[in-house]
Formats: sequence, structure tokens, C-alpha cells
Amino acid sequence: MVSIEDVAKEAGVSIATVSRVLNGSGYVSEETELKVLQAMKKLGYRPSLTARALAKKKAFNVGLLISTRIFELLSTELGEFYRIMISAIENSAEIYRLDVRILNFETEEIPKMDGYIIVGSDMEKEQIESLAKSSKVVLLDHYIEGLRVDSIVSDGYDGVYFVTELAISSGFNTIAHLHGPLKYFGFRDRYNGYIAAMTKYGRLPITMEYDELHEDVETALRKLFRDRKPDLIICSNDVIALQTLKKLQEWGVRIPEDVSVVGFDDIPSAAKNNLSTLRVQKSEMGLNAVKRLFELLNHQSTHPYKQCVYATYVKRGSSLV
Amino acid sequence: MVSIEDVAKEAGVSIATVSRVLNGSGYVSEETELKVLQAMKKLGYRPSLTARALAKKKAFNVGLLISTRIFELLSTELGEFYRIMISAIENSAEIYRLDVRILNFETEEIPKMDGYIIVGSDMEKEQIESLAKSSKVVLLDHYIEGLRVDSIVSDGYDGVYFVTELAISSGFNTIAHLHGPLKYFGFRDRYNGYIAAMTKYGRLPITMEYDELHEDVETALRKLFRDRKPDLIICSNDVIALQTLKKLQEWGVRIPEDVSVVGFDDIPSAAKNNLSTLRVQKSEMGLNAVKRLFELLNHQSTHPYKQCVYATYVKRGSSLV
DNA sequence: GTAGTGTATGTAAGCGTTTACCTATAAATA
DNA sequence: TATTTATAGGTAAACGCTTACATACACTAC
Repeated sequence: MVSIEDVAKEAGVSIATVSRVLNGSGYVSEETELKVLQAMKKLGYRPSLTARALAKKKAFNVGLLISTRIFELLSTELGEFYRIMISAIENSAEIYRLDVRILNFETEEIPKMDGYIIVGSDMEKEQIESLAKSSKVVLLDHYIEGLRVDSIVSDGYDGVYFVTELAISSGFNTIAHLHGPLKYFGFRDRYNGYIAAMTKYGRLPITMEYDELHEDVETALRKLFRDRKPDLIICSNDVIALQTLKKLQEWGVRIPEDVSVVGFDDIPSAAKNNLSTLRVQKSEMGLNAVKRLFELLNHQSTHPYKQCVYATYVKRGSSLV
Repeated sequence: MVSIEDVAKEAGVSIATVSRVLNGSGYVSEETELKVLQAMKKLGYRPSLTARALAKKKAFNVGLLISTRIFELLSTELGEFYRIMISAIENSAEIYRLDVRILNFETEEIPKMDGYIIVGSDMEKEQIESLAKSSKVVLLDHYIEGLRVDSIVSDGYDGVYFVTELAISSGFNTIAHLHGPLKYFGFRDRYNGYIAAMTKYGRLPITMEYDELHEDVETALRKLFRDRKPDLIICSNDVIALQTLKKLQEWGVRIPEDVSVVGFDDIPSAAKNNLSTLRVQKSEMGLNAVKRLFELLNHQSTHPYKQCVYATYVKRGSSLV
């Protein structure tokens, strides 16, 4: 590996000078700059990002932007999902010398900071867009189509594909998917994974949409059971799965002997109710958000991407698969 | 930030000893180890990955696994796609101290190396799976559903969503999607992006599947034009788009006045034929593959993910959008 | 008793950068 | 002419870690 020292030697200057032209800091004569530039090119020099990161003391400050909804959730049992993510962020931020400040973007003026991590899907597209224009931004557990902002999400497509395929190869016959409104990316993503797996193995998809916040699960389930009783219901998330579980038990259906039920997210009540589920890697995602933001903050200019962290299947008592 | 030195001081030992318990290397008495562990916990110590990476000289060797098909492509004009990716890999590998060796996995025995980057989609699922079991593996420009191997792909969903949305907001009325076989993930991904955007804006999707390698584009286009003539055709890839372009011109259709055509990939002939397209960020993806493999090779154990690099829209003469 | 061996720990030299601080000119100002 | 000031570039100390090497002690083997 060619180092800054090699370049300095080649150009006949000190490493400080090379560093200066590298960073555009301090005084360097045009003549010297040219010599250095040529030496770099000649040797094919590429600065070590690692060394640079280590040497720079620069402590960035980053805002952790959270909505009122999530803020309030945080102090309840349901907030565990975000609590885990946020504490992962705070822990890993230290490694990268990031000063994290938690902010409610709905009630407070957003102060100018080096970068932002936006948690969850409550911020408007326009606000994200304008924030991303002037700062480094990473979306955590959120993604907006066509916006091209760095995002970290759980891979719903792959997760649901995985259990569906697993179920098929374990001999399940009638695999249904009970999903939330497809206008939401997350639900659609999971839905697509289900469809892809079923299609791949020549199975007929059996799906039912239902809004877990405004509709009754009973109606949806009745419709779902009308033609053939499924032996496995894969639900869009744990809330839907738990409602399903409860209703089926009311009906006297044996779980998992008659019907297996699988959720998505792994919220705390999933474990309590013995629900098999696809676990969203919350702390891993938090850590990755920090890592990615750090990258952006340092050697900027890398092309943005969406990072889909694979979900992990957690088998519990609600399913035979 | 609490450093190894702080821990050493707290535990009353040297930093070398702390490093030893950190890495499980060399001799450390149980008693000392306990002291160190306690000091770490007390101070909330987290080792700096940056410093660690810098200090480790360890040069890993990695295999760049390529199929015969791609190997042969490499020396032709069509191979530019992979040539760019591969040279990006070779360049960035140096930064990370990776010794890259290019291998044809179909003709040569795969030698034992620290990690592998598998380029393209020609390797069998089973072989990838077994390779990933004993080594660190990154898939480049490939992704296998349900396998959960680290992958770098171009975000077809987002890319096609982006142009579709752009076209809708630019006043296009009849936007069609001419796509390759949906059994392939890449085509399906792009297709889903198109569907999502059209649905979002209440437009009726107009789609036509066609196998660019075995079927004739004329038939597909005739079917596509039967009901309403589209004013924009978004194609699954550049090859399809170029065939479309040619056929339309044969028919005397004016491009882009009558019909706009957009492709995907940005292969060299796209530029030559003035085709608007979604550019796959080849060198960025190559670089990211290296970076990700390096992460895996070092502080292993991070949870795998699929990285979807956003495509960039490149407007050329074939479209008004 | 002397040498050899296994165990335990410390010392210090890197790894490739950045940057505070210092020195040396030449030009500008008094 | 003497003093300031802007410009140019060098020196060396960090940054937090790993690791080769040195040291020290307690055994065992002859």
C-alpha cells in the first residue's frame, strides 16, 4: 500500500504538505501542489480512510430526530422496539465520536447539526428532503420511494420469502398471508416476498388485506377461511398475528396443531404470547445507521443506498415450522 | 471516549494485557482477565474499530469468483459493465489491504481464501451456500432470496419508481412497462417499482412480459400498442430498450416526440444510441463489496444485509422526461 | 545445580493520518 | 531601516490499537 510518506518522498516534500494539499488546508504554493498531485497520480495513492478517521479528533454532533408519537411510546411497554434501536445508537455513537442529541422534530425547532438520524416513518417527505439537502441524513426503519436518501430497513421481502419457502419445504399445504394495507411500503414489501415464494413453487397465493388499527380481525379471518382452511397464516406484523392468535383460540382452533401463525417484528408481547415471528434486528440496525452516518460525515460523496437487514426467524410455540 | 489506556489504568495492568483479553491472544491469568473485564464493564469500554483496523497489518486474501460467461464477456465490448466493477474492486482492495485474486469458479478448483466476492448470478445457490458456510462471502450484482448472504445490488425497485413518478409529474399520460421474465428477481424488482408508482398515483399499469433473448420484440410491442399507444415505455433493461428503439424507428415512430423510451443499466451502447436510462452504479457497487467484505473479515459477526444502491437517472435523447 | 519450558505481563514500535506549533522567507508597512 | 504580516513548509505529537520482543517467575528434567 502506498502511503502519504511515499508520496511525500516522491514529491520531495514533507508529509504535512501532502496532507495539506489533500485537505486543502493551510498554505501550499501552486508549484508544490502540482508536484504532490503528480506524485499521487504516479504512485496511485489512495488515502487510508481508517487512518484518517483515527487521526481526526473531530467530534460530529448528530440529531436523533423522533416524532411525538414515538417519544410517547418510549415510556410505555410498546416502546421497546424503539428503545432498543435508540440505545444501540447511543452506544455505538461513542465509538465513532458522535455527540448524539435526541430531538422531537414536531415540537422543537431542529438545530443545525452535522448529521441526522431520522427514526421511524412519521416525518413528512418534504421535510426529509429539505433536511437532506443541507445535511447528511440517514433514515432508520424508514424508506421513501424515489427519494434516494440513505435508509436502513428490515428486509421484509426476504424475511417473508424465507418462512414461506421454509414452510413449503416442510410440507405445509395451504399457506395464507394476512397483511396490512398495501399502500404502505413495509407491508407491500413483505407481501411481495410471500407472492414470490408461492409463485416460485407453483402455489396459489391466498391473501387478505386488513387494517389492524381500524378493522376487525374476525371479518378478515372469516373471509380468509371461506375457501380452504390454511394450515399456516403468515401475518404482516406481530400485532396482526396476535389478534389472529386470540381470535382463533376463541374459535377453538388449536394452535399450532390446526393452524400455525407467524408474525413479523418480534415485539415484546410476541415472546410473551409464544408467537413465532421474524425478528427485526433492532440494535444491529441502530448501529448500522450510526456507521453509515459516520461514513457520510467523513469521506462524503459515496452514493446513497438502502440497506435491507435480513430478519431472523424465531420459532416459538405458535407454529410447527 | 474511554480508551484501552483507561481500562488498563483502572485494572492496574498494561494496555498490552487489556488487548490480550480483548483478542483472546497470548497468556492472561484468570484473575487478571477478571479484573480487566470488570474495568471494561465499569467504564463502558468499547474498542475503536478504526484504531483496530489501522493497527492490524493483517492482509487478507480474497477470491473474486467469476463465471466463464463473464470471463469471456470481459474481453468484448459488452463486458464493460463487469470491467468497471472489477477494476473498482481491484482499486479499492488496496486501501483495505486485500490481496485480490481473480478466479473462474467453473473451471478452477476454488482455493481456500479468507473471503470471496462472487460477481454476477451464475453461481448455483448450493455452491454459494456451502462457500458462505466456511468463509466470508459477498454477492455482487446478485441476490438469492431467503439465503441471507450479504449482497450488493442495484435498486431496481427504487430506480423504476423514480422515473415513473418523474414521468407522471411531468405530465405523461400513458406509461407502459416492457419487462423481462418476472421469474428473475431483478426484473420483478423493477416491475414492482413500476406498479407501486402507478398505483400510488391512481394510474392503470400497462405491462408486457417478453424474453429479450428468445422472443421477438415486435410481437410484444404490437400487443403493448394494441389498446392505447403509450407516450413512455420504461424497459427492464437497456437491451430491451434498444431493441424497442430500433423497432419503433422501423415503424416510423418519432423518438422522443411520439414515444419516449427509457432503459436500465447504462451499458455502453446506451450512450451510443442516445438512450435515456437508469445507470447502475457499477464502481460504487464494486467498492462497497470490498468495504463490506472487509468489515466481515474484521469484526465479523455483524448481521448480514442486502445493500440496494440507488440507480441514477441519465437523461438522453430517447425521452422527454 | 543448570538448563529448558510454560506461563504471565510489560515495553515500545509501529499502523497512516491530521494538526498544533515552529521556522523561514518575501512583501508590506511604519 | 526596522517591524509586521502573509505565505510556505517542516517537525513531531497525537489518535487507539496490535504485537514482536524482552523480562520474570515457577516448574520440570537431567
